[in-house]
Amino acid sequence: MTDPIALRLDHFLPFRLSVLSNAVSRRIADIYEREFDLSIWQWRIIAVLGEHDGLTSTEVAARTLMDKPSVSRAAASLIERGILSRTIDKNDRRRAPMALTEEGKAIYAAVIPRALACERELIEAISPQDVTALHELLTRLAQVASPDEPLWKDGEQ
Amino acid sequence: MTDPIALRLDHFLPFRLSVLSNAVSRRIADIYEREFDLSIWQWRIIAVLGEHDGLTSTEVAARTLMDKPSVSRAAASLIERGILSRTIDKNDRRRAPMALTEEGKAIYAAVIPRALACERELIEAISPQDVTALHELLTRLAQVASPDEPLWKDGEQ
DNA sequence: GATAATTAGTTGCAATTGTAACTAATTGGG
DNA sequence: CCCAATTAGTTACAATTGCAACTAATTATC
Repeated sequence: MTDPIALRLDHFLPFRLSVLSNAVSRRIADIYEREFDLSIWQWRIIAVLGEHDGLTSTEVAARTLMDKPSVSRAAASLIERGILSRTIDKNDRRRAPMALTEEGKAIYAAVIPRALACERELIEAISPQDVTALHELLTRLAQVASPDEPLWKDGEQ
Repeated sequence: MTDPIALRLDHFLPFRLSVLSNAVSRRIADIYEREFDLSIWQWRIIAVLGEHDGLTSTEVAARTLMDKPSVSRAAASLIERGILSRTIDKNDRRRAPMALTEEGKAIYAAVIPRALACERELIEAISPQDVTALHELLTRLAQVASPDEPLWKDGEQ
C-alpha cells in the first residue's frame, strides 16, 4: 500500500505546469531577447499594445498580470528606445495612453509570426481536438485557481 | 478575414500556461510561506528530499530545475534552521548528500497533505479521465518544448 | 468651493536573482 | 606521480524584483 501522504513531484500537477510553462516561455523568450533585445515585460507591453492600441499603464498591467512598477519601468525604456509613445489623456490628465510607434509596430509584426510559429510547433504535437480540449481544461483549472477574477478573457472568439 | 499576424494574448497557449501556472503556484505558496515561512526554493528542496533521501545539491538542482546557487542558498538556510542536515560522502568528498531532519520530516508531513488537497481541488474541476488526458497532453507538450532532455520523469507509476 | 478620499503613475530601497568567478576534490593522461 | 581537465559546491557582484512610499490629478463630501 502506498503512503497516503506521498508526493511524486514529477506527477504533481502544479509542478508540471510550472516547469512546462517555464520551458515554453524560455523558447519564446529566445526570440525576442536574442533578436530584439527585449525583456519579457517589454515584450508583453508590445504584445498587448499591438492588440489594443491606446491602453494606459494600469490597463496594460491588468491584461498582462504585471505589477505597476514593472509596466512603468519597461514602458519607460521602450519610450526611450522609440518603440512606443505615450500621450496624456485630455479628459483625465492622470491617464497616459500608450501606442506603438512605427518601429514598435515593425517589431510587433516581426515577432508575432515567430511566436505563433513557436506555439504552432507545440500544438502540432497534439491533435486539433486535443488543442480545443486542452484550452477548455486550462480554462476550467484557471477558474478554480482564481475564482474571484478570471485569469483571462475567454469569451469572444 | 482575420489578420494573419494577429495575436490574441488571451488565447495564446504559452501565455495561458504562464498565468495559470503562476496562479496555481501562488495558492500552494500560500501554504508553505504563510504557515511555515518557507520560500519556494526551500520548499522544493524539502519536497524532493522527502521523496528521495540523500540527494546532493546537484541532484536536487536537476530534479527541481533550480540552479546551483539557489539550491546552495536555500539549503544553507534550511540547515541553519535545523530542517535539513548534510554530510560529506566518504568516497567522494566533493559530494554532500542531504537529508531531512526530524523537524524537516515533520514539515514535509504537514505540508504534503495540504499541497495534495490543493491539487485535488484543482483536478476535481475536471473528470478523472480528463485528468489523465491533461497529464498526457502536458507530457507531449513538454517533449516538444524541451526535446533534448525530459522536463520530468514520467515513466514508472 | 475647500478638503478628504481615491486613482494613475513613478521612484526609492531592500531583498532576490542569476551569471560568472572561485575553491576544493577527483579523475585521467602522459 | 604530476599536472591538466572536470566536477561539486560556494561566494561575489550586478541586475532585477516587488513592495511601499511618494507626487499629481481627479472625484466626492461637506
